[in-house]
Amino acid sequence: MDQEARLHGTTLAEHPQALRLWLRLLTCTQLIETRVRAGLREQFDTTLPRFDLMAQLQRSPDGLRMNELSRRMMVTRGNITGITNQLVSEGLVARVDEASDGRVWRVKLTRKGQKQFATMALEHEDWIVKAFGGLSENDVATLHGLLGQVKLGIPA
Amino acid sequence: MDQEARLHGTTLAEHPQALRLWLRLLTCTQLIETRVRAGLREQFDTTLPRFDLMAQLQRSPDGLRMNELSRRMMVTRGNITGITNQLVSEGLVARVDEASDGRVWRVKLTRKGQKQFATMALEHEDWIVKAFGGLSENDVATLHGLLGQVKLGIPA
DNA sequence: AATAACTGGTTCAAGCCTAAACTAACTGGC
DNA sequence: GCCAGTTAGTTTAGGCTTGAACCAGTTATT
Repeated sequence: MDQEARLHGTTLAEHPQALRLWLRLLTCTQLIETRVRAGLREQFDTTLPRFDLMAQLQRSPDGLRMNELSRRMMVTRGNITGITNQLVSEGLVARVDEASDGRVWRVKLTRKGQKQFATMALEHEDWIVKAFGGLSENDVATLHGLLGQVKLGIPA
Repeated sequence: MDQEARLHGTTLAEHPQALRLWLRLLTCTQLIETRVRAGLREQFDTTLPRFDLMAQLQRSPDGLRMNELSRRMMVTRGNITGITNQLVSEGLVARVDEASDGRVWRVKLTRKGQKQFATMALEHEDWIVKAFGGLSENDVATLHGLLGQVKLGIPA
């Protein structure tokens, strides 16, 4: 390890650079996330996970099964159960059972949920656009590309 | 708003691009974070917040006050109280009281904490370096710079 | 058809995190 | 000295998140 570092020359110095990058990535994400959470709470009295779940459903008018929501939102199935229960009790989503498979629910936005989400989505987009306001169109594209590479490099 | 979009021509199309960037930023962060959490749990039976708190202390051998930890970790003071309590009960950090101000604690790594952190830090660095393994040294620098701009653009 | 292996969803205990209310200690103006 | 305002830290209630254990349907094997 130490030997390899010496052999390659740059490897030794490169590592702290990766750590710094990670720290900064985390900071940016947290800054934006904090903003969005505050906006959702103050303006719509809701939370980020609830908004995210509704956002997924909005893109899938036929609804999604719990499992698929779990995969897309990158959280556990148990977590999806909890968030869905909240949204159901608020009348924003509904569980419809799937005829073809007795285990499966299909979760859909209610009409009320659709309306509420539409309003929130406008504000949300505004917050995000502002968050990246310091970047040129070109920067945004570059950043998007580089993060794409990061994503590919994490597999499995 | 709509008017401005039409005037600038590109503004309208630019917004979804910002949303996509945000989604990808979030995905990358979550992927890496999930990895790190799993490693910390499986190999050291600890959690990310505890590791982060210890990391802060390791860089400040004289210790830090709760308030300062809260600021640096970007979480609430109440949260720091909880994590610190955990680490104290495990004997990894200690609360030392500050003579100059009766309200203030100075939180320090114990010797046991220092030893344990040193071991974990090595592994941790390895996970992070691997996470960015798909990027050239140049890419890392570019990404670091762009995220720096993002960070500056979020102020207040 | 019987059974084993798998899959979708829920439940549970533990820990993280927040905002808000609170206590205790310091500071400054009078 | 006294009192108002501030600051450090804790507490509390509520919600998020996880991993693991669990139950109930489905699928595959024999």
